Amino acid sequence: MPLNFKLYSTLTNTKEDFVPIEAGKVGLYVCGVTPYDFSHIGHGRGVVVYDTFARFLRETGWQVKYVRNFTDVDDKIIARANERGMEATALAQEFIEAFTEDAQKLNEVTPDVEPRVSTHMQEIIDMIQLLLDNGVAYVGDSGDILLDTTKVDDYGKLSKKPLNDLIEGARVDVSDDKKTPTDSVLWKLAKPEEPKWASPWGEGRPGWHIECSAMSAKHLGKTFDIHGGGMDLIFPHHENEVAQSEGAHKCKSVNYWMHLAFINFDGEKMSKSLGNFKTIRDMLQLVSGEAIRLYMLGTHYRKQLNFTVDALQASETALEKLYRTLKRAVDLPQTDAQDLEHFYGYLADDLNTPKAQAEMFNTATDLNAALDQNNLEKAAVLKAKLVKMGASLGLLTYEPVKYLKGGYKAAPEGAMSDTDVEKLVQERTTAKTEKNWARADEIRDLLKAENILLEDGAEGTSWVRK
RNA sequence: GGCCGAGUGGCGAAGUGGUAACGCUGCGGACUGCAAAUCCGCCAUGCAUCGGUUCGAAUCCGAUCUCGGCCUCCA
Repeated sequence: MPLNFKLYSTLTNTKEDFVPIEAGKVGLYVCGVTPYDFSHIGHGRGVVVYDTFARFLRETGWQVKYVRNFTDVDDKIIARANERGMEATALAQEFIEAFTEDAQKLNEVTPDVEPRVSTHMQEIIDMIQLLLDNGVAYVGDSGDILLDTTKVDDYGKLSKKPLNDLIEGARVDVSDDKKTPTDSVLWKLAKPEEPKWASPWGEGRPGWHIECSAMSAKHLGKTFDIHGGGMDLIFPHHENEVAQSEGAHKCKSVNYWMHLAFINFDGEKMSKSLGNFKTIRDMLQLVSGEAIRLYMLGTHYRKQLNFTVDALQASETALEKLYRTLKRAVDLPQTDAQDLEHFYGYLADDLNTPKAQAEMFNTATDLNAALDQNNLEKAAVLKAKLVKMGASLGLLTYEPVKYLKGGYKAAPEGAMSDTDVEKLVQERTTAKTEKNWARADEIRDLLKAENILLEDGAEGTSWVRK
């Protein structure tokens, strides 16, 4: 029996008990990136949160199908490719690969399916045809196909925006094609030099929202369990997805909508359009991927996270504490993890990762205490628990000694080599044996200036790179 | 203007009726040649403000202030 859990749904704006469509199974669709640039840490938050969610579901007995798309056919991609004088498909491919690399550095378990618009044209065209057949779409004067938002039941139900308010408050330049300002383009006829695909309405490409309706239906069915994405997608992207999917299939499309809050920077939303974004790559120059992950899971996913480098580095320090503990525990015998009810219970409450983390840190403290008391039996059990909790959150997967020596982050410019460090440590050990404290301290200070900290233990001296 | 959401110690951040988790930082002690690490202990009589409900509120209700987001491409 899988563990029951609660999820806050944007559709009802309440925390709800999750009820699967099919017993024991969860279908999860998340809106991925439009690959025209390097991904920023806001995208990273999405990677980490939904990955953690999928891990949680699997560990608690659910059979999960996790689908995350790439919108690889898009105006911004075309524009950027033109700037660079290259094919749009090549540009998209380049940034899909970059995204995948970043996601791996963040310890993501790759989603089960990563569909792309470019390989789902037939599904998209079929869906547009259905919308036309159902009278929910129309052909505009220019020949583009548009969604008729006035023909959709309850348009605005997800974002809680009454259609009339939207029409009145419309700030968009109303194109001549649109019967109503809120209507959106389903199929856009190609201009010269633009990528294009054949369709019954002429060569062109899909509009922005239809691809997710088509791809989610193909991979998860007309009605599926959970749909995720950033808060900013609620309107218009997800609202239109609902309208299209339900307009085409005549049934409820998504049971639970799980939206992620933003990362802010200097108190303001970080986004590509504002130009104030930090890429995942930038952050990986400063700290390890797991530190970024720990940082992001330290704030609940529905709360805005105001990004600061100081806080990120505090997470790296906190992670070091966990790895120091594991390093001490490295020789303990393997046992099964137990006593995880509380931990999973926290995650089952709308993915409360901060609370789950607290449990992890408390366990580390207990483990250190058990080791101090030389209670190895207790320590082994605690270690198994700690490692298991870490794995659930996508953490503590590094090799502790290597991690503490800085092996999982970018080496700073002109850093002292491991070999040179070892040499000095050797020399200091000799000095210590001779009780030459002055020389020993001198070496320690010298290494400290290189951000290397020495730790004298019963079994000799070990070192850590800060 | 409409609709979301937030304001908790030096910093980050949980907690939604029973007396403030956790992390970083700081302080004291143990340990150490001295350190570091680790452990033990301490650090918000108070949770934006003002009222109210209640035996009891950070948590519920009302008002006010401040901030962020969506309403246009955005995770």
